[in-house]
Amino acid sequence: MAYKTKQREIMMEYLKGMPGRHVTAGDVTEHLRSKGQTIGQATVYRQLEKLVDEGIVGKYMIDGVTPACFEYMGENAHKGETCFHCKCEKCGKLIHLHCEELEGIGEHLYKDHGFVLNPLRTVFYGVCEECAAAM
Amino acid sequence: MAYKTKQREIMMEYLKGMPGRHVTAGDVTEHLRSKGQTIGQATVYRQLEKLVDEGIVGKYMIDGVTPACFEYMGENAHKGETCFHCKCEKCGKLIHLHCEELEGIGEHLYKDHGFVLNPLRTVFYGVCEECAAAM
DNA sequence: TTGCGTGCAAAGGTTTTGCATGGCA
DNA sequence: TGCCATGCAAAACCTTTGCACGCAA
Repeated sequence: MAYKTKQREIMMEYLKGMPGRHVTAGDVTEHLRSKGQTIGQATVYRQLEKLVDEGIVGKYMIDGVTPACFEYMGENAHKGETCFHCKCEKCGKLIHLHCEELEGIGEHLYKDHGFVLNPLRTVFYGVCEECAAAM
Repeated sequence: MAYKTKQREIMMEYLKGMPGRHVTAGDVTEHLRSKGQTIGQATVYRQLEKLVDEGIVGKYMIDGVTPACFEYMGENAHKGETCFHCKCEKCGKLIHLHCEELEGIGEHLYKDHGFVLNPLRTVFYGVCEECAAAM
């Protein structure tokens, strides 16, 4: 299956080092370059795609402008721990939420509306605390 | 407020003519061009953005490659009644929900996370009942 | 040796922006 | 008249693809 290349290992190490945090393809490249590693943007995308297919990392699409976000899932992938995202329409900040109460939404949608929620793609739009205070 | 320009009216008419269906920015441009109307792609995007902000049109992001989809949601959408939407990733069907339990989400996000939810722009992605049964 | 992985560069496509012009209020 | 909206074109941006070379198995 997947080859154990040096680039892949470094990427894994980096992603594993920040669980529960969002990383873009650009972040990966930049980080590896700062470590003195030469890596092509194409390799990052291709390797990330593989990792997503293997279920090791999650991929979040916010919109067509913001780069896609990746996150290490690893062992947590089996715990059913979902995470939701809030996107501020003012400053563009992305808020990352692990909240039990929100996790109940999926269950409610399924039981009462027969809808199987996909938290990976679902984004709450609104205004964040700072921007709301500044209005 | 928003000016009543000819381009805006034609776009509104087109969008209103296909409720419940998704349209890309390219579709709008192409349609208007086929009607003998000259319209710039930039105008389409700028006008769509305004309509989205006004809550008249919904905007759906599938991923970073597929163009964004727009859909007419009615000019009454901003009357204060909260209305949530579920978008089926399989068949593309859009489900409109008026649900008290979901309305509690906004309150929860505000109280516990300081986030002011914008229901007009928030879309739940997932799989609808029919498509889930067919899988 | 086989064939996947990598790097570089260029392409692909959507969306945004700059600037001068035109149209609504 | 004062702005906002428009058109055109170019830019910006993320992502994908082509191709030759390198490296894991």
